Amino acid sequence: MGKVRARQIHEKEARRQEILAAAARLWGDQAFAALSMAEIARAAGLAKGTLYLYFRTKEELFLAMAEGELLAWFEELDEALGRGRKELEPAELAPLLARSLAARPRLPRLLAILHTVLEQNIEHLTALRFKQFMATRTLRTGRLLERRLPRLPGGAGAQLLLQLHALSLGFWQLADPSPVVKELLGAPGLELFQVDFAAALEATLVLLLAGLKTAEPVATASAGSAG
Amino acid sequence: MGKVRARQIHEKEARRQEILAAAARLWGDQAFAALSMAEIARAAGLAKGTLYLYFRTKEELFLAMAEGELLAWFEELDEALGRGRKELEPAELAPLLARSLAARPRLPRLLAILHTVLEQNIEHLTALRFKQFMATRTLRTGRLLERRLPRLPGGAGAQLLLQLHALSLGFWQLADPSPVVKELLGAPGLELFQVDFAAALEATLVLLLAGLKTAEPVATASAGSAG
Amino acid sequence: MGKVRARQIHEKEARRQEILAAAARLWGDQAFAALSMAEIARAAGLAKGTLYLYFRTKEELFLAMAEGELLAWFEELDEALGRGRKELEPAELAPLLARSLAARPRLPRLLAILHTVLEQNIEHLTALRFKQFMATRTLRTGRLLERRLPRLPGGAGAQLLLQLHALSLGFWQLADPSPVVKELLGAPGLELFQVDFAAALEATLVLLLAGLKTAEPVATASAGSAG
Amino acid sequence: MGKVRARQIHEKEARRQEILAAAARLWGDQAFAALSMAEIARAAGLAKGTLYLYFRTKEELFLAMAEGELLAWFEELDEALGRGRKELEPAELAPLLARSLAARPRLPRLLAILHTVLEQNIEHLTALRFKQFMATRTLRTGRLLERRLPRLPGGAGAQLLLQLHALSLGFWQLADPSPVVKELLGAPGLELFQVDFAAALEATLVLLLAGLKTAEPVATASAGSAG
DNA sequence: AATGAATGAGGATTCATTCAT
DNA sequence: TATGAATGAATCCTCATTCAT
Repeated sequence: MGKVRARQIHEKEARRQEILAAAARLWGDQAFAALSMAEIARAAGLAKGTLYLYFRTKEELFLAMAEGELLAWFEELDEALGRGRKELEPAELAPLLARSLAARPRLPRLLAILHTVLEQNIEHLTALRFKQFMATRTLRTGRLLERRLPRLPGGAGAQLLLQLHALSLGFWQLADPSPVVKELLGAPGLELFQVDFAAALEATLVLLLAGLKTAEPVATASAGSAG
Repeated sequence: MGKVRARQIHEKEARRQEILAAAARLWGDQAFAALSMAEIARAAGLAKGTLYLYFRTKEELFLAMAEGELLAWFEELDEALGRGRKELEPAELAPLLARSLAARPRLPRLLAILHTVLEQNIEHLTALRFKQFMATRTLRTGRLLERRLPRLPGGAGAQLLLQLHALSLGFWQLADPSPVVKELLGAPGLELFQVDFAAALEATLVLLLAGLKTAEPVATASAGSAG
Repeated sequence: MGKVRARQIHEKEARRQEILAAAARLWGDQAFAALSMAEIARAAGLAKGTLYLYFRTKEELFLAMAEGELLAWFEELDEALGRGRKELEPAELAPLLARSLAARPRLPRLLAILHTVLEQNIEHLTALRFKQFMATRTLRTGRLLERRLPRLPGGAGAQLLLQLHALSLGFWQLADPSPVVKELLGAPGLELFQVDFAAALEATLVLLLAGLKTAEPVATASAGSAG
Repeated sequence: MGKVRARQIHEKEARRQEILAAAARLWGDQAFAALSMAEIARAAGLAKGTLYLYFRTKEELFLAMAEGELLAWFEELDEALGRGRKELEPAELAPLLARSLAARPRLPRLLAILHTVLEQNIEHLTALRFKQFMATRTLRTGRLLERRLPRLPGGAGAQLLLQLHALSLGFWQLADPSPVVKELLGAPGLELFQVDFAAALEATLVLLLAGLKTAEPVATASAGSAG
């Protein structure tokens, strides 16, 4: 009974991924608090205790999931940004960003609990590594953005990504309401809250990017120092 | 021992407000999950059971708190917007909005858990009323915005408020990290995450509003249908 | 379902005693670690959570049990010591002490885990109160002992009680072995370990008291400073 | 990685001793329950599973440790007792016994959990062997005691050792309180509980031995049958 | 209306022990 | 013999909510 033992380092990494995959499957339907470690273990075909060989706490497990999703997203984005050299118009870049996030519905949900929940019950070192990962990738992808948006001052690319981060978790909350609220949205007067994540994000990004194009150096600098 | 009975309807409303005030005081320091009904009752000088005479669940209590904060914010904003008639420049409106939110730190925190937590364990009717309140005020304040931003097409004012909603909860999470993370932020390479809420929000709004000014009717329309 | 609510202060005290009684019944058969709070709750006819209204932790519950047993023992002993005025001979006092303890088998077992377990997971204040209770009663009964053992120097009565404490928990361990060992005791060569608690304690006390009678003031003083 | 295999029988015995030594080192600071097999394995530079090649359970491991400590103590004592032939006075023997135990702080702590914990989760045969070891050595050292205390009737030497056993574990509990209690001991009224192990044990032994000297043959006999 | 005792579901985590390699 | 991944039992405690008074 039970899985075969993961002895090699790559077997262990594979098992870790199995656990994350099982958790990700369940995370589709249930909230963080509603999802128990027991359930994840069952879904992964492992014993409860085994999960704790791979993740120190429930929070670290989900933080790892967030890191995985973010990594995939950054890679996809980097690849897309690196594919060309000519300047990107707002109408080109906005859908690229919006759709890349909309295609990963787990990501905005994870981002939404990132600061409230995930960065709570974790080791100092785990937090540090995660943040460093975030900073590194944000800065890297930010530079790629600056290359494709030539009028952007230095650092504005990373700032734009932070803005995207804020917008995406905000819009996700609007676009993915709780079941009680979902029922309500048909009611007259509440059409306002029928938000389509990708469309709303894209529209806002178009404006933001348009605003960036018009921005005076000074205004832009203040954006950089601010966000 | 125990408070005097609230018999008149306005006495009951006053008691309700006392409870909300006590909860608001505590909400300053503690997370939703960490704040227990017992603690709120103690702070209000009431028994635990009494809270349930005024709020059906913990979530409804906090939803009412959110409604109160939102109401105050809307009123303040409406008042500010109604005070003049001439067109507002991005550099005028952005700080107005950002500072009005920054001055109410409880609000972004409540918004951050609005969809994840508060709209969870509540009655259908309670949800409906809250959403209608939100819709009404958002549309009303949206119209005021449109009056001061004449180039805005119909409906774009409310959309702008939704964007503001998304940005504010997103930036709040960035600006108010968990204690573990707060310690880390001094580490080299992590300066990126030292976010000042008001400044970041303002800078982003400036861009957004600048973008709105340049926006083609078509782009604006898509924003409307989207967000 | 469930017991009637204990509203009056004496009802609450009664319920507290019911819980302690239920725990004491189970404590007869099982070790501290083997005895779960759930089991005690069941035996008391209460919900698990209710136990925590009366005792902050499992350890505090058992500490309260120890205090109860000690109190009863001290009272009985004080009463017996106060009954007469003439000097007590070792052959009189030793059986009095030994039998009063042997009649309360729960007490030596509780003493045996007192320092190892019970004084572990408890509040500072709880610990302080318990220790003060112990000190007060030990000193008081010690003085009663000194009155009936006139040659005892001041303070030697309390010291004698500490020695009794040490002996009683030590002999109980010998006299009440684990099931595995109990089976063994019939084996040839192990008769040494068939210890009768009361008899062993009594015999040792006889010697101790006899020794006290012969003791030089100096030796006695050193006993006082020592124990 | 991992130690070289212990193939020879004396290599195996050496490894067993290494494990016990590692455990003993840790046992200095931590309670039985707080000390995990994983930690012992780490301290011994072995894998967790390897421990189970040498000891069937955690309890057996500690029982073996107890046996080792006891053996060393018996040997030391036997040597000391065998060094002379003249009668030992209480004032000579008491410090000898008290200091020999005080010099081995691990021993009283092990004795304190011997019956409660160690003789619990072990094989019948293991228990039998341990008890036989204890009986043999107790009787042997008992006879040596009788030789140096000529008035002692037959068997009274072993009884004295049992009394010493009881006293030493009892006083150890008093002298080595839990951290919570340790802080308290400075409080006024609690000086009574500031017990010095060696001094308290010695003082009590002096009395006991003095008592033995005065004891009538009859009283002594009852002590023998009793303890 | 107010109380607060009672409820009991609910879940993360630890760790001795096993066993396939 | 040595390993260490896997197991899974085992339990304390919290807290929103109810309800008898």
